[in-house]
Amino acid sequence: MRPSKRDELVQKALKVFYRNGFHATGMDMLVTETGVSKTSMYNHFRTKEDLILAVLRLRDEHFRNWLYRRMEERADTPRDQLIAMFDALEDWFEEPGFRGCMFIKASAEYQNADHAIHIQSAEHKRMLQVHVGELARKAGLKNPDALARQLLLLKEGAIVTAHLQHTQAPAQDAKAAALALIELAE
Amino acid sequence: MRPSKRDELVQKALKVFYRNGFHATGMDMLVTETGVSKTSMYNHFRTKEDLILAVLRLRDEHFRNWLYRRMEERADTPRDQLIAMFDALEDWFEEPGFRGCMFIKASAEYQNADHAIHIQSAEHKRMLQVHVGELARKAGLKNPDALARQLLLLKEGAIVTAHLQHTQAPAQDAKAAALALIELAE
DNA sequence: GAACAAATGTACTGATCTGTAAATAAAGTC
DNA sequence: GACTTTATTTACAGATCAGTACATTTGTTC
Repeated sequence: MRPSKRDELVQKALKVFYRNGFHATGMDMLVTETGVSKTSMYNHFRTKEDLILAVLRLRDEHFRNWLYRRMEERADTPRDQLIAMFDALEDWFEEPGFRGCMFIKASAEYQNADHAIHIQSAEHKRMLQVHVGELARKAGLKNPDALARQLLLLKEGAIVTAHLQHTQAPAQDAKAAALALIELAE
Repeated sequence: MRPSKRDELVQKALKVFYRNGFHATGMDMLVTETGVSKTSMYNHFRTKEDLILAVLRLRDEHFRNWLYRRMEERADTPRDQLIAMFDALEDWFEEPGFRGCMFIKASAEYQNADHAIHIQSAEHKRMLQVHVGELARKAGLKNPDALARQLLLLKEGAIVTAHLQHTQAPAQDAKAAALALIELAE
């Protein structure tokens, strides 16, 4: 039972795709950057698309785990955890390797609504929506689902803007707006 | 004085890039889809990158003109024009060919901060920020620049989400949030 | 109608793309 | 130690990538 080789490949491929984009990253580049031979890659994944889907699955798992844990570390009540989401974003934006949201980029490169990569990216956002909506409900806020959608609009906007303008400032702009919306829903 | 050939090429290339992405669109595809010969293309533009930059310039001009006019058509006062921005977004999202923001996608494919395509995409967003900030100032709202940044976060978030989920609903979610933020700033 | 510029078709370069073939080298399992 | 699985190297196929050379056609201007 080898847990490693395949997972190791996905993990390394994630870094390269995130840094370099999907179309711009060729399988040959992955061979040199990961040290995994080409034949091994096509042994584990039938196509490049399959590899990308595996990468996105790993990214989804990592990112949601990271974000949820960070929100819980920073605040005790569901209400404050919602607000802490934007502090977590700021931490992310400050990381040297920050390059925006991998799912937004994936859906930008694979635009067809029925493309597996696009569908999987949308699924990631849907799961975030469910979690944030649940928190808003636990916090006893009015219209929890509508509020969750609004908070996530702020989140996506902040990510895109932070990436475009190379500053972490959008996190605090979004936090201020989120705080106002939450207070109105109390 | 020929206004047409070059502009016509840029206009047609815009459609293909918008629909198909940048890396995924080869010069040969542009040849067949635009009907402009390859030699003519490289007569007008030294490289593919130069063509993309021209496409983004045209897109910036078209989009800002369209948005500003739409906002003015829909509302008389600066305050209401800010809110009308989200109705205009909804009209856009409903268009059959809607595929998200071309500048977000460009910056997703050309990620380096010092890349000309990335810089030009950021410039588009900066000009929107200036215009919206000006409107907020004319409307006599508190902290007009901070408010403008927040409204634009909602706008970017709505565009990304509408593209990912294939629904125009984010426009109204963003509008409701924007209305709340504007009322708080009055 | 001559002269010049712009646009064209065709064919090509060399590099890179995704994906494969075949033969070899490790590695664990019985 | 034989057997099976897994990973490896090397080389390749066929398509497509950005960009170019060259000769031809078209259109405008004088």
